[in-house]
Amino acid sequence: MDTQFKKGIIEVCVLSELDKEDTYGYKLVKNLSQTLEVGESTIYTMLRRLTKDGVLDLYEKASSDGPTRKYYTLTGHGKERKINLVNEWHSFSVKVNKLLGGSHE
Amino acid sequence: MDTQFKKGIIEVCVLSELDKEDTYGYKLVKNLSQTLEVGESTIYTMLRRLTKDGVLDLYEKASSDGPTRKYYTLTGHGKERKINLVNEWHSFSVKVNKLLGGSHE
DNA sequence: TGTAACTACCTCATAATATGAAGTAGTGTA
DNA sequence: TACACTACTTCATATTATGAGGTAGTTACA
Repeated sequence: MDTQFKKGIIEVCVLSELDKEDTYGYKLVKNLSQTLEVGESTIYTMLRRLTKDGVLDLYEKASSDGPTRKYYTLTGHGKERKINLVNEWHSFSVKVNKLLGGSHE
Repeated sequence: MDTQFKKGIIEVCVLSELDKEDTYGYKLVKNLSQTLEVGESTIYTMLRRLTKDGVLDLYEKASSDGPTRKYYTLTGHGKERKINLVNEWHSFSVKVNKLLGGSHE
């Protein structure tokens, strides 16, 4: 399991969203923040980090609703990483459930 | 969802183990480190923090296999916290799976 | 014209904390 | 004596989630 995984669950979700379609930070914030209770800055910070790490690429696109948007897209490396992280998430959650399941709830 | 939750999955597992029976750090390390890939220092640090926070109590007990062991037990506050965190874990993992499920894997 | 609301992104400072490395000690065994 | 295992600790570091606050473009409306 990736060392950063426990903190990286948000990352899996971001990558998974971007695997469905290219999108921009503000929309990711809207989509993910309610479900995962993540703040704006967390998402934007992550997008910049992932771009710097070669997981994401970005391009700008004007919007009629407001300022120009920065669209993010998965690089090859990013797609690979997304697949790996999703797999890790699955096995991780199974392990945790197994551990918790043994408890007398 | 608890703010620290994403980093706190290890904590749920520790609390869950201690809910089954009082035990000591070294044994928790042995039990959890393989499954969750956590280091010694992470567990020990966490046990001290949780004790300081009133989630755990501890008592010492001599061992014939080595140095005296520090046994940890859940306080009332700890049992409450354990129940809450387990519930949060369940709803959290459901949410994540729902998000990831929409992806074309 | 002004202003409020929404869209869209950014900077900065901070608090947590997971983790590795390395150390101290007790016990058993070859 | 030397090693291996048990058991816990200290310390320094890197990562990062998050909040607060700021900049700007667009639309609606009075």
